[in-house]
Amino acid sequence: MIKISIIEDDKDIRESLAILLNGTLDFECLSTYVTCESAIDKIEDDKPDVILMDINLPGISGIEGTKIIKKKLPAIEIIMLTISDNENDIFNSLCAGACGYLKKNTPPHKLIEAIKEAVNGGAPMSMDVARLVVNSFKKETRKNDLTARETEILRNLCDGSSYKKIAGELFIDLNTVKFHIRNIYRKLEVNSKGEAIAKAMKENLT
Amino acid sequence: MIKISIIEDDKDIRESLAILLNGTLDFECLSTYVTCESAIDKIEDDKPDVILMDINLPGISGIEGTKIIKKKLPAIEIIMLTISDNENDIFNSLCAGACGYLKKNTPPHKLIEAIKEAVNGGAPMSMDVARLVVNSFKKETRKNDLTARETEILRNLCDGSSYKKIAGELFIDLNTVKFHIRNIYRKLEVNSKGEAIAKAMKENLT
DNA sequence: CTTAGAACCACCCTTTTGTGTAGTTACCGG
DNA sequence: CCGGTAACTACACAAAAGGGTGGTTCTAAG
Repeated sequence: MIKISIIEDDKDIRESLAILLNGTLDFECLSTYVTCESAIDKIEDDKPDVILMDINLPGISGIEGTKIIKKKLPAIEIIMLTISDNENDIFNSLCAGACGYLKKNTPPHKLIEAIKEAVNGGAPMSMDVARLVVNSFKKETRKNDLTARETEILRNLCDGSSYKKIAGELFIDLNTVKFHIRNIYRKLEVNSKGEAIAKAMKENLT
Repeated sequence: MIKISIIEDDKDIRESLAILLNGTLDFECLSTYVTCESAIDKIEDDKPDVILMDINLPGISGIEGTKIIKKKLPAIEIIMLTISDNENDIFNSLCAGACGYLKKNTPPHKLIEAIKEAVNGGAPMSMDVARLVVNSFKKETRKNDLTARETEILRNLCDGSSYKKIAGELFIDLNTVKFHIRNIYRKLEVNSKGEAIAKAMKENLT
């Protein structure tokens, strides 16, 4: 028996989800909440296996609510169930600790499947959400006008090494390191170590 | 009709995959290859929609092969189909440009479903792979948690700002910035801006 | 009320980094 | 053979960052 709580402000959606779950073998909807605030108060008594969470809620958002609930009860799997396909909502939800992200147009049988997946150690996502997530890993093939040596030095920089340490590790002079770093800065259009590391990390170009 | 090429060194697997695909409505296996090298030579003539790619191959690995093929033909969707559930293999595959990652124990109907998903803009992944990917976003609830102000300053540091700029933006004194940064370094157990940025980015604690 | 922690400010001094300028060596392609 | 480019070395000065020490104020918890 999989126990589920719903946090959703729209009455129609909330009630039809509850009916769907209670009408499905091995599924039980323990409770439904209109706001995160009310859910946070009661969820420790409910102890659901899974929460279906809306994002746009009155008061605390579903994303903030996810953070709070996962902090109190890390074992609960939280699946976002929302209309939003906004990239920030998706990444913020996953950062907050949600294990899945479904659009509200997910058909009932897929939703049931997704909940099963969540409790079995999966990460149910709508198709386009999964693609967004996967694409966020892709290296930018962009301005790779960095030479092999420069890339090597940039990699060391990103590990937090000082010029002196890099010089030691690559068996080159401190001045040579400075020389290469100047060229790296020019190519990345930055003028400090911090900016270079930030840019390198953001664009995955190490 | 979805056109597929297979790159897989194991003869049995390669041939049974081809039979499965050719026996499925709307699917056609265009070609099969034992190595990436041979595939790279011919794939421009094949123009498949999807490639099923093994990772452990003689010669160029499936991950390197993915990089090369995606560079030549970015429109091809590459799905890794491998025995490996090694975390590095997974992330390197996605970084290389694969849109999906399936374990070899994926049942035939799921594989067919996954290929359809790939061509329709999805990112098919085995359940545990998806969870790994999603978990990689989760913020670490680290032991030495930073105060709100410290987090704010660390975020600015990660944008590549100098102390002076941070002081200006937060309307505080340069010395105060230094004070906070010292505390950040102590908590993160680092002793330079580079290390702090690197650590902050790696553990996504901004 | 006391205490601890957060946020703030100020000096001082050293090390690291950023930048300008000025070369040498080696290899590769036209 | 020449020109371009990568890789390397060197010196000098200014700016930024790192580390030590001293303080004040405010607020929240005991």
